[in-house]
Amino acid sequence: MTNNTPVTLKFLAEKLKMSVSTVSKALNNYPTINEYTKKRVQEMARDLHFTPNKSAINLKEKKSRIIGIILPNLLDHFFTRSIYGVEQFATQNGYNVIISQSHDDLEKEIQSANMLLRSRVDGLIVAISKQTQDFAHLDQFEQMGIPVVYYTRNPSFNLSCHKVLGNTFQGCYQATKFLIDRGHKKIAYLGGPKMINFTHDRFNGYINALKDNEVPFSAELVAYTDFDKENTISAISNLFANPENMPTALVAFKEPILFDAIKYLRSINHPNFNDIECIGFGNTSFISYLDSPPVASVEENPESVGENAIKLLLQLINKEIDIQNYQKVMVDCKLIVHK
Amino acid sequence: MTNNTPVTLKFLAEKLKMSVSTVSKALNNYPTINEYTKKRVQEMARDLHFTPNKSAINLKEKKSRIIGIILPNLLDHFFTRSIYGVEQFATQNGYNVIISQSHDDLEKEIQSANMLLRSRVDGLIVAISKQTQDFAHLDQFEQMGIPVVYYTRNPSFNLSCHKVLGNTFQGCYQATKFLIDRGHKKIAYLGGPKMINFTHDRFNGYINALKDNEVPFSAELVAYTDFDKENTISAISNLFANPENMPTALVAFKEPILFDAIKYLRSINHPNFNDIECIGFGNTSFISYLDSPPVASVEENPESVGENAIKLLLQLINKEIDIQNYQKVMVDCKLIVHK
DNA sequence: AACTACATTTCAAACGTTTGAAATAATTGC
DNA sequence: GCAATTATTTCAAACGTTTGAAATGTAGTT
Repeated sequence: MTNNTPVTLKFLAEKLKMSVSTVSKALNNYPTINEYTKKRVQEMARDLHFTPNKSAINLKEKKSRIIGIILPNLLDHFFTRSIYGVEQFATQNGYNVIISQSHDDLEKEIQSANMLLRSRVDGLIVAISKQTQDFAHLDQFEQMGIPVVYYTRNPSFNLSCHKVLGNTFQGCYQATKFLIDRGHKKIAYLGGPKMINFTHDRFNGYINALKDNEVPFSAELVAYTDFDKENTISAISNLFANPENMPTALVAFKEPILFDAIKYLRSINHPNFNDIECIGFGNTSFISYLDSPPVASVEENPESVGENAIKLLLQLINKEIDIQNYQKVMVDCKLIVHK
Repeated sequence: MTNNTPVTLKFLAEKLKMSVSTVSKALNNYPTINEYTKKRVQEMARDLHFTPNKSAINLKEKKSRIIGIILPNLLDHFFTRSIYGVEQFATQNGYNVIISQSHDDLEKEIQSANMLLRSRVDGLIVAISKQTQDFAHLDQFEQMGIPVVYYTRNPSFNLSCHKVLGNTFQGCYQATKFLIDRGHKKIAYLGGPKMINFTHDRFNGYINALKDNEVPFSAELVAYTDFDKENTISAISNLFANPENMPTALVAFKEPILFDAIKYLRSINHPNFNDIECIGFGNTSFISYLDSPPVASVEENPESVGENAIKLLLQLINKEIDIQNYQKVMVDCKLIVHK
């Protein structure tokens, strides 16, 4: 029972023996249209399953009511959870969302950007790929008057863009403070790749918490990893190498590397293993299945990051904020204590 | 430096003092257009950052080159991995993908469907929500000649639709056979919600493996859970209640419930705990962090499921397969042995 | 009967693109 | 030098919608 003549306004108009404009206005509930006419049109539209053609509307209205999102991937729960926040608020405001993954590949990111540009999205939310150094493909949007909000991963050096970020300094400060309050004096810090802009902020949070609480800092207790498992293991074994300066606690950049670290310490039967208390960024649901779970997690509130990004973007789209008046929004982290 | 006159074909035509059609044809590399003219047009288009308006093209061409995907959520790695398969093959063939989450809510699923219909997607891939009983919102697509492929979650009773499914029977058969080959005689089966159409297939895989290998079946060794943690615990404690009929192995419907089961058995210090070998569907990356990991996982190959879905959909779109000639594609699972 | 006032409907252009047909320009053959 | 051919460009309609302006219809007033 496939229908071949598409049900358009024109088609409805012919059926009802009235003009296309009357049909259009009736469906859009114009006050100048007679109530009885409206009823007839709306019934016919319903019965014939009239579905307005979004392309035609976009063309006419010069807007798409679509928000584009570009992010590295959908396997990281941070991103999928952030999408939830975006979607929620976007649909409430009559916008739809197109998600595009860059897979941390610049070429793919450029393709995604061009696709979204051709689709004339009304705004863009983007977490850049690890490779992104040049921003021409993203700058195009602002040049066409389409606002862009960078979230989480952003061009840190560039002040001339809108940003929504997790307050990773505050998160790391809080985590460190928590461990200090539990009596730890030797708190190790396992950082992420130095290229990622968060790495410094988190380290500063750590340092500042130590300082504010008069816990001496030791460079020996700081190491970095690039997320690679072997790299993590060598970093962690350095941290726990000196018996004179043995950490009793650990703050890690992200939970997966923390899990690698815990696993390693356990595998070598580290003598102090059972006394070490750990915290990582993430708050993965799998924590409940671990036998030696972290003592707490820094919850980055991805939904809230997403929500703040879309809220800012909608304000920019609606010109409640000038597109050149660059905003920076920080979303606080929350410490989740597991035991 | 925001540009206010949009760069359209008309704008380029005026700049170049030629007609809109020449510009259009030059950009689309028509053979009737003079080479030098093409060069001039293409250069101008590049310099002025001309970006064709997809809405206008869609309207003219009566197709969008967009594939819609509706799925329950993006937090389940099965779905995000399947998207990867879809996206990969779709972009290779010049299609873009719009993803929409139903959050297992019928109302949201209907909204998503209508949105995608208005966007005139060229095809739809859908994993239905748990609530979906009525399919009017999805049947609309076929009525408009837009092909729909159901994947994974599908209307099991309905033969008149295209389906791509994991071969869950084969997966469960293989898992059970593996345990039998390792010498187990008492293999428990922890099934998922009975409403989900896979539940039966998996159970049949289990039963048939037992039968084919002459291992006696015992109804006491079968229990079901609806994914709820308490429900899982009560199921698992039933399975491991009778000392006369104590399982030495367990096949579970999905890894999260398997993890709940393992955790419970460990927490009660079950005497046989260290001898129990388990297998679940999923192959989560977190397995490597567990202290008592499953002996193997049934990998459902989500990427391949996604790839098969998009391949079928493109064949339907290109009318290589008649839309009424309903297809059913099964994707085999693969047993991943962990130790 | 003529005029005003209002309610309702229709006209017509526009959005940015594509494309077959028609028009024009350039080249060739004689 | 002119018709015939071929190369190149332009015309014009179409896709499905929206919307201000214009047209039409209907009642009410004098």
